[in-house]
Amino acid sequence: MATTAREDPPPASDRSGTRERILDVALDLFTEQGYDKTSLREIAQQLGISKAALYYHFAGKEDILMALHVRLHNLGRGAFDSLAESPRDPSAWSAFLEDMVGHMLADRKLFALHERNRAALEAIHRKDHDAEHTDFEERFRALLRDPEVPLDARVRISSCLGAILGGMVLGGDNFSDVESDALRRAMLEVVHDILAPLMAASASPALGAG
Amino acid sequence: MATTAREDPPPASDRSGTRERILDVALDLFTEQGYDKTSLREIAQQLGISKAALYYHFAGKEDILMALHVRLHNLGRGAFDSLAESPRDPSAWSAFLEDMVGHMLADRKLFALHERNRAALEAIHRKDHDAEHTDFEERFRALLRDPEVPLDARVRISSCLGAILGGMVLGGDNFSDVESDALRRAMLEVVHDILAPLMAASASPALGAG
DNA sequence: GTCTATATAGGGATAGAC
DNA sequence: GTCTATCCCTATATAGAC
Repeated sequence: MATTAREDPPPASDRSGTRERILDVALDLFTEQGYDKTSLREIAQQLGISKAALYYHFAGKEDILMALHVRLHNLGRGAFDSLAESPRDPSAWSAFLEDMVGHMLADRKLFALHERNRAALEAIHRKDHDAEHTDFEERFRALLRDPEVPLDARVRISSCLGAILGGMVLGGDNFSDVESDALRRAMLEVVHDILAPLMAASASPALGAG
Repeated sequence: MATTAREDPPPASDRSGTRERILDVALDLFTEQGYDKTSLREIAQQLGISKAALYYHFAGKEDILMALHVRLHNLGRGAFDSLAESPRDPSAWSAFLEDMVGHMLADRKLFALHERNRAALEAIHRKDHDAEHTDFEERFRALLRDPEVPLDARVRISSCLGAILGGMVLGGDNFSDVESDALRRAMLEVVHDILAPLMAASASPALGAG
């Protein structure tokens, strides 16, 4: 029952894995207490290292949050690339969203972090100008706001995302008692039901025709 | 195009309406910048009053957030009371959730505040022991976790809430360009589609039977 | 009901030794 | 790669005048 799947191998400057351990602790604390109410002192303390040591691994507090955000990016990147090839094809969206369900259930804590700290995450997005990262975000949001896509489709896709991201997290972990596989099946059914009208409509006319 | 519907009349100690003006400004800033990144100085400045003046109207920063949270409570109280009478009746949930759609669209900023500052809100919930307020929260969460309700129903209801609360807010206001009435219709359709299987099932067996 | 001034704490961040 | 010690700043909150 590992907390998270790892994404990039330690970047040659960190053989001891301290960087990842920092991120794991930060994920716990940021998720439980909130990003702003968690101090670097607290993170360091829980790791048994000093505050200053954190600054060797990260440029600052925001950098830690950013690194966790990148974890989420990496989870979704594969599915997103497929989606980006045909962003107006409802079945592409369906595949993407079903993928998200899987990731969400496998990495609930990481998703909960994002759900509970949107304000903080948006703040670092405003500052961050890393080309790749910004580009990814912009492209995704462009898909959600595409004026060529009819309102109904936009609402259904957004609702789907809201259901996946938010539904599980409302007021703490409401489904911590539930077996993961049963939960997955139930979620997929809901996703399917939300998108069904889109799939039906797309039999002949494209998503863009509305 | 007023920002918010008012709920309780000025409580006799505030004829000038400053308290409400403070809340309006705080709502703006908390929503845009995040609760933690907004200082009392900032709020006071924007109102043209001093920081200390805020303390006349509110016990502290958390108290301001709490007051905004109460605004949300008051919006939903009526619908919740109806729901509480028959919490296992799918059509009661349907009515409740449709009501929420209306409130959400009429008071988007207030909902966005909650969506973007969950960590901060949960923190004050842990401290607050006001009888009425705590009771309300607990009862609502009890409904969402009721073990007598089959998993499918719980997931659908949670997804519905997630769709309503989260879907509109993902990455800023994605639907700011859309006419409110068309948006309402589209949202209601989605809500209906998510809950449809529950309504069908409840024709004969109760929601509790699974 | 609003002000000025101040107390106090805690946070992020840096310097430099080991 | 990790430590100790320290700087500096901003924030909440209070005291007491008007």
